[in-house]
This record gives sequence, structure tokens and C-alpha cells, in this order.
Amino acid sequence: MPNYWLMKSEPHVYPWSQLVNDGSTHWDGVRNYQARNIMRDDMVVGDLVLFYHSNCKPPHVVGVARVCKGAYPDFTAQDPNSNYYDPKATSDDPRWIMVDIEPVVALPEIVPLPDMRASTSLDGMPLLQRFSRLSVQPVNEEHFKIVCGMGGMPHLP
DNA sequence: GCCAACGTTGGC
DNA sequence: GCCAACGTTGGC
Repeated sequence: MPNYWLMKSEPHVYPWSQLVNDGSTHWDGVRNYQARNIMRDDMVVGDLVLFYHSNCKPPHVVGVARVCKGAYPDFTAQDPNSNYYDPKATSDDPRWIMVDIEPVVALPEIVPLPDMRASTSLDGMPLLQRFSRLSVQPVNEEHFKIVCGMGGMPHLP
């Protein structure tokens, strides 16, 4: 039984289409302890991920991805030329970690945030809480299936 | 572009 | 260890 998650990406930074092109990617740049702890402590290979486009109109879930490599140091934290450079990160104490994800399937239709808000069956989903900023967050199995269904995919991949 | 929430930083 | 200032997120 996999765990279920939702991960946010801004489409002008790293869109779903690029994940498809790349085949897989390291989820670098997470600089929030809560999100880091989720990736480090709770994510395992095989977990399924709703890939969410934030900061666009409307924000939406676009596809399902899968964790294909467990937590390891986010090397961009130790690269002074990276946007994600953190001078406090060292090889002894990398401070930030990442996982790898790969695309599983694009939903036949995107699922816009307003539609999710309108669905009472998704009540309690962390994404729908006011000012939910966490970029990596849990989704329960039922909500995960409902979102897939709303995107035109009646069964889990 | 606004702004609420909230995380982080740093002086004391 | 408090807390004010500041930065970031991200929906609207």
C-alpha cells in the first residue's frame, strides 16, 4: 500500500510537461522543515503523488507521479551558484534533502482548484485549507481517488 | 498587484 | 529565549 501525497510546482519553474520530458527528476529546492521532514521520514519509493501546478490561473492538479528514489541530500544547498544555496548546509550536515519522482500518468483533464473547493467529498483535504502553503503535503487515499476521478481517471494507476 | 499567514532571522 | 522585522508563498 503506497502513501499518497501532493507536491506543488509552479508551471513556469518546473511544469508537468518537463517532468514527462525528463523521465524523472530530483525534487530539489525544498527549504521548509515541515516539507523536508515529510520527504525524509514518510515518503518511500512507490508512493503516489498528485502533481499540482500552483501560482497559475487556475491552480490545478495535472497528473500523477511516483516516488522513485527515497530521501538523500539536496546537493543544491551546497552549491553557491544555485538559487537554493544555503551556507549552513555542509556535507556532514546537508540540512536539506530531496527525493526523486517520475511521471505515472497525466490526468485526462486537469482538476482546477475551484472544482476541488466545490466538492464536499474533499472536505478536510489540507490543500483546501485557507492559506495552505506547504509544498509537500499528505493526501488520504479516498481524496486521492476522488481527485483522480475528477480528472477523468476512475481507477488508480 | 494585494495581502494574509507564517516561517526565519537576528538583536537584545 | 523573546519578539520585531523581514521575506516568502500563493490564492484571489
